[in-house]
Amino acid sequence: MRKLRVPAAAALASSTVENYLKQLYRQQRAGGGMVGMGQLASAMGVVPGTATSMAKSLAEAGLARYTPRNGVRLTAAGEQLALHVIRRHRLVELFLVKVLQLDWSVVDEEAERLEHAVSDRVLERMDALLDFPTADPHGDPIPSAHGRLHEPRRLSLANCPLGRPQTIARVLNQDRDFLQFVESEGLAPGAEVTVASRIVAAGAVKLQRRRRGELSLGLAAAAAMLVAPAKPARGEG
Amino acid sequence: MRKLRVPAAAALASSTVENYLKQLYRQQRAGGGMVGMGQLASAMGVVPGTATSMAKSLAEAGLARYTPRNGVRLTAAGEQLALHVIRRHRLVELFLVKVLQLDWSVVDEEAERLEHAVSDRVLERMDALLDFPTADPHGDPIPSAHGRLHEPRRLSLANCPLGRPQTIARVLNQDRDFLQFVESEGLAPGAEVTVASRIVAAGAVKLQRRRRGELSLGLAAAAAMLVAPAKPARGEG
DNA sequence: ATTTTTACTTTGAATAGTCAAAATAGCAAG
DNA sequence: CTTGCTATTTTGACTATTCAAAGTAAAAAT
Ligand SMILES: [Mn+2]
Ligand SMILES: [Mn+2]
Ligand SMILES: [Mn+2]
Ligand SMILES: [Mn+2]
Repeated sequence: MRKLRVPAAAALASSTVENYLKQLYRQQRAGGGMVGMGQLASAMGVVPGTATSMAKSLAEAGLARYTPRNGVRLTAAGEQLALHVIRRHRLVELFLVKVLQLDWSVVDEEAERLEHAVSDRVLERMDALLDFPTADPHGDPIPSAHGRLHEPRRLSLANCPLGRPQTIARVLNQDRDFLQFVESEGLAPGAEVTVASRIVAAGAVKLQRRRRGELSLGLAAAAAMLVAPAKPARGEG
Repeated sequence: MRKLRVPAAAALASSTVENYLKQLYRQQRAGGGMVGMGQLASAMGVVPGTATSMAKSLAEAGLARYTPRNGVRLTAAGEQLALHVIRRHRLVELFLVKVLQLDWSVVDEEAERLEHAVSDRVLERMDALLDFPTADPHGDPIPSAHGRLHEPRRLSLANCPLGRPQTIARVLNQDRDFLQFVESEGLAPGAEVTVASRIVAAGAVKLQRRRRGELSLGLAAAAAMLVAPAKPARGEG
């Protein structure tokens, strides 16, 4: 019986609020600091006025700070709640892939609903059954139960050094077709590739795969594939 | 004048509506036919006025028939939807017990939320992983994917023949403490017992358990324990 | 320094679900 | 019949979430 009750504000957030928090957390990461109402609105698929009123609500609930005409930003409490939602999302995704054998291209959609329905009790069991994993099927790191998240800064296929073998570490694009393509081309997390060349003007990145030969990617796609320098296999220099 | 939406049962019902449908299905079973607003309201924990307006909504959605001052009753479509929700609920409960090792005394509560968040895709996987089970942890039968449900009429410890060995088949009371008690006393589904005697005036039922000796139950508790005649073990008459 | 553009905020309205309290219908007695 | 009692239905209100459209501030352009 865990006593890991999250901070005060963690009371009961509706799934709507949870989704906004998650989104704010992401955009805050990406765009440093304040998130504008326009960005928030289009990311959430609502009109700007809706974003404004939600920003006010979040502020009122102590989950965010809102400055009119400037933007919103999560408070520490809001950030913690966001991280818990993200933890649920990612753990559920991994569970769906590992235990229920769902395809990694569909689990994001499923997790989007389940993340609001799994209790701490259930989540703990999943965590244990999966042996306390640190990354989801897309390579996204899983926040700890205490809401701590370590995101190593990584290069992508769009900016890593040429000619040096890289291991695919994380796929940022959760689009179904994209993920299916990535998998069918042998580029899922764990795969090893080398960037042979980049023709920036043409927006093309040429890859050399382990035993599958060449493959060209557009720059946007390449940028969505984060990598880590491959550990040289024994015998190689 | 609202637009009548009646495209099969596949429409999207909110979790609120799903909960009402489930409840109506149960009460319709129990009380045969029409369900009064008072009953519905108190079962759902809302005031009667709320039940009335929900009954109207369900009727408008083609999920129920509503006669003012008389009651509601599910249509075929509403019944189908209810059975699908019940299927999700029970399959999820079994999944939580078998795969995630949760205690059977808490899964009802968990399933109450998850039943609205699991997709058909996920449900199918659970079903397969559990090898197409026909009953949940409490012995409640699981409706088929087509919405068919077979509920064998059973006797309970309150009305089965005396002195004849019975197998516990189903526990109707989902109360946490009750379930914990039942399990701790070795009366979970599958267990074998014999009703030694009943003192109706005192409301007491005396049981003889396999290798645990005697146990007395109140009549209400006994009535919540459905049984089936035990198959005589080889060697016995 | 105006004007124009863009981004944002307000206002008014809608839907789902709910409660409190007042109005009623149906039946039960007297 | 007339009064009561109980179960229901209505009405008015409130929260959460959202949109449409009108108003406004700040930034960009001229
Ligand atoms: Mn979500
Ligand atoms: Mn993911
Ligand atoms: Mn439910
Ligand atoms: Mn059950």
